[in-house]
Amino acid sequence: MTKIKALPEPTLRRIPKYIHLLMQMKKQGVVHVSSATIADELGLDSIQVRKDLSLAGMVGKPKVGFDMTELVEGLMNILNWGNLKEAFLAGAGNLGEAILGYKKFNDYGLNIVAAFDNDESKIGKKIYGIEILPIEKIANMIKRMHIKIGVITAPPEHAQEVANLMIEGGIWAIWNFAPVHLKIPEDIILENVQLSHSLSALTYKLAEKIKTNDYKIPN
Amino acid sequence: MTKIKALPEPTLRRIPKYIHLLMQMKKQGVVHVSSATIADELGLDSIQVRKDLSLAGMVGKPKVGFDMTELVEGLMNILNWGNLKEAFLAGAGNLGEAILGYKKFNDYGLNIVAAFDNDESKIGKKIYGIEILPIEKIANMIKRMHIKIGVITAPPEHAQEVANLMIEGGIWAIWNFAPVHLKIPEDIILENVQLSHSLSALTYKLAEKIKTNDYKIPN
DNA sequence: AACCTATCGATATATTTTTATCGATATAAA
DNA sequence: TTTATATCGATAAAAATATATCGATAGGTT
Ligand SMILES: NC(=O)c1ccc[n+]([C@@H]2O[C@H](COP(=O)([O-])OP(=O)(O)OC[C@H]3O[C@@H](n4cnc5c(N)ncnc54)[C@H](O)[C@@H]3O)[C@@H](O)[C@H]2O)c1
Ligand SMILES: NC(=O)c1ccc[n+]([C@@H]2O[C@H](COP(=O)([O-])OP(=O)(O)OC[C@H]3O[C@@H](n4cnc5c(N)ncnc54)[C@H](O)[C@@H]3O)[C@@H](O)[C@H]2O)c1
Repeated sequence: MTKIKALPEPTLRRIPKYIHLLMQMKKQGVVHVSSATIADELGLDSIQVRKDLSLAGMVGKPKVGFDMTELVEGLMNILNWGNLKEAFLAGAGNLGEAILGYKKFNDYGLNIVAAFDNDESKIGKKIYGIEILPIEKIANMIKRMHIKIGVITAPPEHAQEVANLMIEGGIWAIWNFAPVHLKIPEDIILENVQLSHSLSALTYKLAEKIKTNDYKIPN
Repeated sequence: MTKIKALPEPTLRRIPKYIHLLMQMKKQGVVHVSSATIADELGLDSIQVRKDLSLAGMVGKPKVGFDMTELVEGLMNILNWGNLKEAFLAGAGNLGEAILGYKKFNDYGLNIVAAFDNDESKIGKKIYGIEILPIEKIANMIKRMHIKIGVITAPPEHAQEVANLMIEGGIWAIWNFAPVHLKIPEDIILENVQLSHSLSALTYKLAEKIKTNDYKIPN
């Protein structure tokens, strides 16, 4: 058992990429992989890959590289994949449904076992086998079932109030899709998915590109 | 017109946060705002806010702060919000539908005008008023309509092939939701949304937290 | 066995990003 | 008018991250 301290954020964000690639290569029968190969595939620098893997406690052999199985399992272990955790989702709308239907999140340890909404017409129904319950019950049920992860796909106006309920219930981590800055105690883990931010970065770069292209080819 | 060079990536990712907050404050009638207030609301450092705004070409007044209207408009301008761009989406499944139905992306400049799929049973139908066309047509139509942005919500096995079609048609930017590393020419803008990566970061931190808490309270 | 070479991993350097310091200035109060 | 102070913005320092260098070694080759 190698001791590892908290991974730097950038490294943490790259590890899933490594895992995805490695799983794919493994399926194709590859048994050893070098940092250079990984770097090449992902458009990174081999030194960086080596550093990341080393931070994650992985060791390779000169001239050979890393053992595929060891590597994949080691990395998955670090991210706690495969260690399924029950979760609740609040806001069973368009996005909520898409997430409820996406069973692959199971691979990453997320198992949504119930959804909550405040729309009478949705309550009692099931989506992909997952029951929709009234939002009022969420705090109590989190407490009773010792749920650790809450997913928020409610509208932005209600996201904070939903987060408060989750916190009241004793949630440990929130995966938030609503475009708001949630105010939560700092010991609670918060992961925001702000699609509009990603989109903004894209449109910014596109605008830059259009600008430069206009200068280059002004016809 | 202040000249601005390409923004650092971290700054670029924070600007949408500023805009969201500022729009909200503006609605409440606030006309001036200080870097300290922004920082406070978003849990950032006021120096960083000032730096970001300065990089974005915004200027404030001592003792007063920044003019709200100027600031919001200036930042939106930089991100090219409000400058609506037509886009195509490929893969009209669960996630694709959620995105097609999310009209707020219009605010950020994204206007999806057609969707493409390879599922016969979906072709010809409309989702939220947007027609679903056969994927084979996408390259040609991108060319004909001078579409600049392509959104990929197809399954991972087909994402690269869809990307290739978009590139063939002459797309400038791709917003990819499939969990694969797309190989594309480097002059094409690529923005990946890897929900599973975000989830991985969450589960990693959760695992860390559980570990330390187990040590602290071993009962 | 001696040598060659791909690859690791440790250490060093460079770059980027964040945080600190402090003088300058606009506004309000004395 | 003078003084006080909130806030900016320029510059400097520190911290985090990425990249470069290079000796060590496993395993193949002569
Ligand atoms: N759909 C997208 O593609 C998309 C993209 C980016 C961000 N988002 C964000 O994700 C969230 C969900 O988006 P959506 O498109 O699914 O919206 P939606 O309106 O389809 O769904 C929202 C759901 O939340 C429920 N809800 C409302 N108030 C609630 C409350 N207090 N407690 C529990 N449930 C409540 C509604 O009844 C509805 O079922 C929003 O915050 C949205 O801004 C969505
Ligand atoms: N649903 C989610 O919450 C979620 C979360 C994370 C990632 N994703 C990713 O987003 C993508 C879409 O997910 P989904 O849940 O909507 O899947 P889905 O199966 O519901 O939808 C995929 C759609 O793509 C279409 N398609 C298949 N091959 C195609 C091709 N060659 N060209 C065009 N269209 C094609 C299918 O007919 C289907 O309509 C996948 O890559 C998935 O891994 C989804």
